[in-house]
Amino acid sequence: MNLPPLIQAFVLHFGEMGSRWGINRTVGQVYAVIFLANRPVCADDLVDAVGVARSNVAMALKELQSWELIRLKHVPGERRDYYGTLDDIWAIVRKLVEQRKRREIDPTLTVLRELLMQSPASEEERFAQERMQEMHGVIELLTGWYDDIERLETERLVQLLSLGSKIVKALEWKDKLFVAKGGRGKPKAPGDGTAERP
Amino acid sequence: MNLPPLIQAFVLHFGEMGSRWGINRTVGQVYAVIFLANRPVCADDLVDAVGVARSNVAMALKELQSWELIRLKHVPGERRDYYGTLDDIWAIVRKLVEQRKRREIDPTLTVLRELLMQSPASEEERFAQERMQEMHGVIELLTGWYDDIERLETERLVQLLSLGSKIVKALEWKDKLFVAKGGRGKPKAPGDGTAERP
DNA sequence: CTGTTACTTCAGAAAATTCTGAAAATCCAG
DNA sequence: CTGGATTTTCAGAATTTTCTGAAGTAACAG
Repeated sequence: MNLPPLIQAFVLHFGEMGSRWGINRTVGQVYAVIFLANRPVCADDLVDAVGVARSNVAMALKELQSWELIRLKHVPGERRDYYGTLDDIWAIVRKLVEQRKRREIDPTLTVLRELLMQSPASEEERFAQERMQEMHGVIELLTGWYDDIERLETERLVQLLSLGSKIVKALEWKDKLFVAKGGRGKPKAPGDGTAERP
Repeated sequence: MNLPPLIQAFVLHFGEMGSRWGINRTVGQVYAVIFLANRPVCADDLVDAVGVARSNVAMALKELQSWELIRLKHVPGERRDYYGTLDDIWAIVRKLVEQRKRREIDPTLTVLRELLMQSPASEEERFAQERMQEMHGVIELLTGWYDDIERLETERLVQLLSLGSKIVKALEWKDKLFVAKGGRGKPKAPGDGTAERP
């Protein structure tokens, strides 16, 4: 590995975090190098920078492309493939959330829907299904919120995030009005996951 | 493994998802069994339910306790340790988010802060530090929002989530007022991660 | 064509993680 | 104390994941 100290420290950290983030060390390090680079980066640069086999770099690049976190960027007059991250940091955040939702949440939502269709064959199963219903309810609420928010322009999104819970003031002022109009979804419908456990 | 079909399907799914969620199969399955159970569950029940070695169940329970996702629940007149999940599904969601933030984000925030203290020794490092600054900015904004929101009562939280992007209407109405008062943070300050990449 | 450069694939090696069974420690009842 | 029930620990086995080097494929310049 052959990088300036500041960059190397960041790259090593991304490598260590990789396993917690559901990617492996090489993928983490490769992404870090591309993220910090002020120009597109090719496979040879990466072999040099992270010090692993070329084939391993190829795998990491494939993985990062499957996440849509890096993009091919052709450099004029170069035969090799160069890669860069998404341009804007918010585009990166959006993509990360989108992909993790797709990989970590959507499959469970599908399974829950299937299992909630079936009829319980015992009291044990009936109770279990109730719990699944609760889980389904919160996931629907959270992903529904995400689907809604994700469409906002970045400027609006940043505005919203900056407000934090101050937004609740608005809710308090407009409480009855909003509730009367009905928000997205039916938060008080039975079995929507908002009920307390007995 | 010895469970009713509906429950077994859910438990197997949790096992498969385990690796994507950063826990292992046994931990996933053990949690699923406890989550669906109608009553506190002991180690023997789990050995029976998921069909792995007792020591493996003990490890899984320790792991789940370190996540604070399960709790010891003493059953009167029983010597063995019984476990249950947090009572309310929203408490579970909150705990999950809290723990994943702690494990997946906080360490990076610490490293970023350290590296941003240092002086870049080259143009390459200067640019890299700019990127780290962008990353630091978005993480601060997102975690700041989380710290704020996380304190809301569940009822308010559900209300907020149900509204989704309808809340932006409120922003639009009150736009200048809120901005004048100043939201949490300084979304337009330079180097806060909201700038576009050149 | 032919030789060079670059990317991809893949079988097996290496490393990391998970799992087990046995032994040790703990806890309580009598 | 003593004995049984229960939990914890841990070394090594089993499994899974990651990584490498070599071979294969593709693209292109001359």
